[in-house]
Amino acid sequence: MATGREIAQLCGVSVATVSRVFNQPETVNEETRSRVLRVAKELDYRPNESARALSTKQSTMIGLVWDTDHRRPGWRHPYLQDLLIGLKSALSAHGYHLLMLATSGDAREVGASLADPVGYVNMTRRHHLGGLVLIDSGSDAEAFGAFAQSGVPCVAVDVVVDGPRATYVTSDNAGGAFSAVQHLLGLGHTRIATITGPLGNQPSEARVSGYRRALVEAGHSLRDDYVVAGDYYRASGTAAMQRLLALPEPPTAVFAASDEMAVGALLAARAAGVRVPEDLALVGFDDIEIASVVEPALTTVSQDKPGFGVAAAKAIMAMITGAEREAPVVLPTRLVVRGSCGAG
Amino acid sequence: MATGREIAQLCGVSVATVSRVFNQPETVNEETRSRVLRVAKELDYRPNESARALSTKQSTMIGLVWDTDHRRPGWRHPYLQDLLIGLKSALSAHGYHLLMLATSGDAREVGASLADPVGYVNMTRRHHLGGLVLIDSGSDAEAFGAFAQSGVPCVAVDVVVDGPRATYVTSDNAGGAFSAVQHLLGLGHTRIATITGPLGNQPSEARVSGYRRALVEAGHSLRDDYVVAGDYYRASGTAAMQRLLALPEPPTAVFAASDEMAVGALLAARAAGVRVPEDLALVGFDDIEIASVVEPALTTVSQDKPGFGVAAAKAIMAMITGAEREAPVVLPTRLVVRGSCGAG
DNA sequence: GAAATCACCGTAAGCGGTTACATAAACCCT
DNA sequence: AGGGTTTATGTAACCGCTTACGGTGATTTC
Repeated sequence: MATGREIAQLCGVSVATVSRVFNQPETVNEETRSRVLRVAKELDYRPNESARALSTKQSTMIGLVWDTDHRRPGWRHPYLQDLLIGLKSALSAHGYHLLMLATSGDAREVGASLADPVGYVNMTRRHHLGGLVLIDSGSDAEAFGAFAQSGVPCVAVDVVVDGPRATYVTSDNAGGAFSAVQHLLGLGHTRIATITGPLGNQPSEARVSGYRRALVEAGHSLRDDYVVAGDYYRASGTAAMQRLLALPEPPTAVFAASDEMAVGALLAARAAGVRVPEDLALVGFDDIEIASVVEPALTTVSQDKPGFGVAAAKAIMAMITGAEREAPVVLPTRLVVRGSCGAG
Repeated sequence: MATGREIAQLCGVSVATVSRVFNQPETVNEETRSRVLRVAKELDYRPNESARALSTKQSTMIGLVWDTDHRRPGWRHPYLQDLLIGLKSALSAHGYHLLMLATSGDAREVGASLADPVGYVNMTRRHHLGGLVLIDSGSDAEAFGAFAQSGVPCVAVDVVVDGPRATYVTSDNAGGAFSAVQHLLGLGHTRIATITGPLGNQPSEARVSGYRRALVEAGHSLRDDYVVAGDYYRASGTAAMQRLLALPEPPTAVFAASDEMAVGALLAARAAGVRVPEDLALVGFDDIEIASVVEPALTTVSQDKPGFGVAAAKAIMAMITGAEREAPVVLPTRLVVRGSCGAG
């Protein structure tokens, strides 16, 4: 790899001039500039990122905080790949890379985990990262608060955080849930239950409120026994469905706050001899891959998954280039009607 | 963030000594060492990674080459998350991070894509990366050859590469296919077809050869019309299945070289009124999530997906610490019997 | 026509570490 | 006792780039 010094020598200029050619082109004479550029191209010059980061205290990397602790029950992310695709491509457009932070193992570093955001924040400074993207699979969102308070720019995906340089991106959860339930109402259902995400989690609560609003607006009363809590993961959907089926007056339709839980519910129904959609209409949330391969295919509220990544990247970039406080981003959802609700 | 200089001043030593405490502890006096360590701890000292990388020409990062070009038909990876989980945790154990390389957008960089490995190799040097991990969704593996030749340590997942400091990790594809077909034979099938992965791709060919060996060893003849090529993705499975069903003497069992294609085949069979497993036994390969939620659940050859990541990490680390040429890693597979083969 | 302005570029001081080399003190030996 | 080791530390160069500052002509200004 050619260095700036070599270019300088070949061009008969100083390294400062070479640097200026790339960073403040307007301050260098047209002719010498093109000369430097030509030589740089010939030598296939690439500025050394470590040196540049050291000097400017800014790298072209964004950190990704993704906890893969196997001990947590729900450590898998339902749509990580789509998220990464969006994130990566949007960051690429700005010349930024995504650094998946190691969570431990470095003898010099305190074990970094979500429970210990300090470790991540340290890494952010050590590597001069531009900011952090926080993704969570739904279980312990509250840990993100510490990140948001640390002062490093960060944006959380599907988790509400607040801090000096922090925002989040989320779907229109209430609206999505509303449309799902409204659709069920439109099919004539009146006994509609919901399997919620983890309580206390903002997006999860929003989905519940969307569910409630749809029922209320349609003039139905709310039944406590029709709201059973899950944790977004499949097993909880199965358990919840079993409880609902055991009710004296079981629902004829269920809105599950995640596709995983919807699949779990589907399994429970099948095991109980309840046919979907004939005996039970089912709607999920997320529109992940399995939603379309399951039988019957899931009607679901589709989230713009790559859009999360794109929006997160935009927000981070905005914060890097100055903006103090970015407004949260709310992405629209879209109801995808398939077989499980009986309208397909 | 405290710097080495600050520690040095507080301890009344030189920065060199501080550095030595962390890099060659045995060369510094027991007493001053502990003094430095104590102060470092108090100040929560973390060596600046950019400076360290600049000076040592080595960072603690490994690059990930993952092409997300949407224009390619099969740009999604079937089990990216599991791969990343294994990769990340194994790298973490060595204190390394995973850098997802941007593929374009940097004005200073030629657009880096799989077609242009030079861009990635440049980034490797610019960032002083320890090496590259190449993952591919199966479509254009041959592009990886250029990486392997570049001299930077790299390990490919499920793609055979060869080069001075390159290896790969793959499953026992032939063995896995063999066991799948053998299982089908054991169930009494004699007309067994296969839907292959992309031809020319080594793992794909290995699966075909495993299929062949099982038939031959059982004394069956090989029929060309029972081997139809796919590309690992669902649509190709559907198309292939349709061709098989249109045969004058359709197979009674099919071994698909990927779960995605198996699902595609399942859909085609269902659409044609062919019942699985009653009329047609089906076995897949991979054991991805959808394999277990599809109806009937797929019998499949399970790959150790996080194991790929772990093995890749190990290989890279070995190459970084000297080893010239690492031997390829072949991971065992395991037949998971579920409903689609009729034995469940 | 001298002073002020401007465009352009070099000098040099960082950025925060690592490490070859030099130095000094303590230790060993005959 | 004096030369040769060892041990422990400091000095300073270096990694490659950025940038504040200053200097040099050329150009403008009154």
